Amino acid sequence: MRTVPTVYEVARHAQVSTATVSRVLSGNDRVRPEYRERVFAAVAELGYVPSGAARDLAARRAGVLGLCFPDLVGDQDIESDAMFWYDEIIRGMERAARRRGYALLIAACHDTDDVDLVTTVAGRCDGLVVLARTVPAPVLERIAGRIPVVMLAGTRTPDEVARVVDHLVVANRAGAREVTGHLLDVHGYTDVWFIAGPDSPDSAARFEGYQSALTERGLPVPQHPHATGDFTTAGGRRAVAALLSEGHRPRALVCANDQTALGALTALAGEGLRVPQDVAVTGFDGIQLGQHVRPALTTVAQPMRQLGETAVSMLEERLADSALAARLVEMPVRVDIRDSCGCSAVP
Amino acid sequence: MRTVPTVYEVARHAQVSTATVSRVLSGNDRVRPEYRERVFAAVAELGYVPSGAARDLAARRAGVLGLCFPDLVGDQDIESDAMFWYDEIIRGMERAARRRGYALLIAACHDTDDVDLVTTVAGRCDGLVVLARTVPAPVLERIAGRIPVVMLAGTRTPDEVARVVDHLVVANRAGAREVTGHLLDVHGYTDVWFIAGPDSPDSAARFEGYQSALTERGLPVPQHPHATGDFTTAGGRRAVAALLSEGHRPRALVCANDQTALGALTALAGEGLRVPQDVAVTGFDGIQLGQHVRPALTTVAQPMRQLGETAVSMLEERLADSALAARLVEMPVRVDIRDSCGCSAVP
DNA sequence: GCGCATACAGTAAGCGCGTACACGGCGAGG
DNA sequence: CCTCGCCGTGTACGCGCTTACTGTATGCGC
Repeated sequence: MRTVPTVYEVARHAQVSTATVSRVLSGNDRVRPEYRERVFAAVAELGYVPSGAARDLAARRAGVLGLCFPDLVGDQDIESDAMFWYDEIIRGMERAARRRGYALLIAACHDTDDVDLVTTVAGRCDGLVVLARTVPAPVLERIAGRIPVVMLAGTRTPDEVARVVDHLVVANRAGAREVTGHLLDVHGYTDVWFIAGPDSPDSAARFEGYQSALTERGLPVPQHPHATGDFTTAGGRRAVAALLSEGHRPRALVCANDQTALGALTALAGEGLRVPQDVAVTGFDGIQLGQHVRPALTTVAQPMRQLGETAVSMLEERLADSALAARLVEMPVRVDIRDSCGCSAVP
Repeated sequence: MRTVPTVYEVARHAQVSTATVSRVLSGNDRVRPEYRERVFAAVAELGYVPSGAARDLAARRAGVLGLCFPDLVGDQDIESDAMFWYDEIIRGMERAARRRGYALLIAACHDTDDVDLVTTVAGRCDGLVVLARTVPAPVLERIAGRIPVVMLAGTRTPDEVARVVDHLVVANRAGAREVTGHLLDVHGYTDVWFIAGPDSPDSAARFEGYQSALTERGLPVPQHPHATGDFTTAGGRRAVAALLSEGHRPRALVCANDQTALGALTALAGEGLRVPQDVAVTGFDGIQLGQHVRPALTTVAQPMRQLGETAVSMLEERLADSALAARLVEMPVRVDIRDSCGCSAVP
């Protein structure tokens, strides 16, 4: 393979200066049309592709946005579980980024290790979105000193981080409160249990929403979730299966997320219990799959697309004004009533 | 925000040279432990995050792999369709890349425009994977002069491109042939129709596989697909609905991909036809959703994970030896028998 | 005691591009 | 006819890092 051409080759070939080449390629400058033609011809002939690295270094801008998400799957078979919540976030972000002319640099990172990867990502983009529980707080704080950072979901971060990182969350409490209220008011269930996710701010906030729904109606309020999963389908299945094997028969299950709810469906089916006739189930997130399982999952849908759009906007604003104070933005959710709560089970 | 620290600040702070800082951060060099400590301390104290751009430029290596995929959704609501085939490719690639210490730079690109975006991506990574029908051949050829390129799916490219770009495809023909054979032999259907995708090499190869299954059994072989969709659910629904409204009632539909098959299911349900009792349906790709719809979709599953792994391996090999001749690698597929072909419909 | 190999540390030269600044040519106004 | 200003072009510096090369101790064998 012959040597890769640079601006210098292009300039020589087109008999202009490198500055002119650069101007032509950046588009928006006044260059004599004749020169412009010559440059384009040289680019085509030499097969010139500008070096992103050199470009970024000189221009101090990459045209790339980063996204770190948790690797929930670990080393398991990726085909073993359904799509995750973050898959849809990735899509949403990619779209939002592309609309503004950015490419998206993505990497899954564990909270513990992978600091190199995070650095690889952070050093190469103009702004970074981090899903909750993926990057250790101190690392995040350091990165925020270099580029704008938006943290998506999860809010319980140390103060020093909260001061430099924007947060974007959804109305976890309100959503859980509303869907729980639906089960209580519309369906009249009294025995409504909560299946938590892992120890995370999101799961906790949803549990609080569930609690308030009970409180407001003067019902007994459990101080802890009735079972605990890990936000995966397998975890939800195990948690609910354990509950059932102990002989418990709640009338409805409010699950911390959709994956957990899907696992619950499996566990219930395993015990021969019908959903929603015997046990009602609700989820949280609004992943695609929830519409397609039977019974279709009643859930609290997050506005995936707007989440991506908003995250990118926040990065851009901070890019424009680095002195901006850290913000906490909460986006509304929408309760999607489908079948698993009992709504279409016509008596 | 104070000025972003560079190697120079770190070096001064740690009272060593920039070379030493660089050596410490790159890990694998002999540096007096005392100095090493001092460098780490300085990095931590200053909140140093190395510039990816400068690093790439100097090292001539980015630690980033690129992936361009088609934007099938266009400007529609992203939440309007199920997950695509390429969503799973993205996951697979991300995993494969991460395992080898690369981050993944992704961008959706139309075939026509977005050449800038493609360049943005290509200029910033060490290797590029391009899904079929996303980047114009001449552009691809040019990029291949700079970094290794693997094209995923689709094979009908001009010779000059095929000479410089590796291709990775799945056994479209064999898969379609096998699943068609299943419908013919196991179920005894004679009236098996083919619903194509858009004008693409993949759809064409699958149609050919379908044809050979018929040929081998001495059955009449249609010269053209019976209907044509566009690889989306909506397209599949329209195509099949049109067929049905004309009064056609094939016994089985072999669809060019899963999305099309899902659309077919909808169209059939709309006419009150039962799957598989009245009409059997098969797909191609093996997307997650196919397992969860009812009836579960019989399909030809692509090895998503190995596809990602193999693509990354091919890039690495070419990175190690740029003189390598262009290769065409075909990966096997697996027919996943589920319900939509009639297999679990116990009489 | 001398020469040489060894082990690190530092110096400085780029990597390929953007762009501030300098510079020259030309039309208009005085 | 001279001067001023504008427009388009080129020169050259620097972005922040890696690394080849050079320099300086130190240990070893003779």
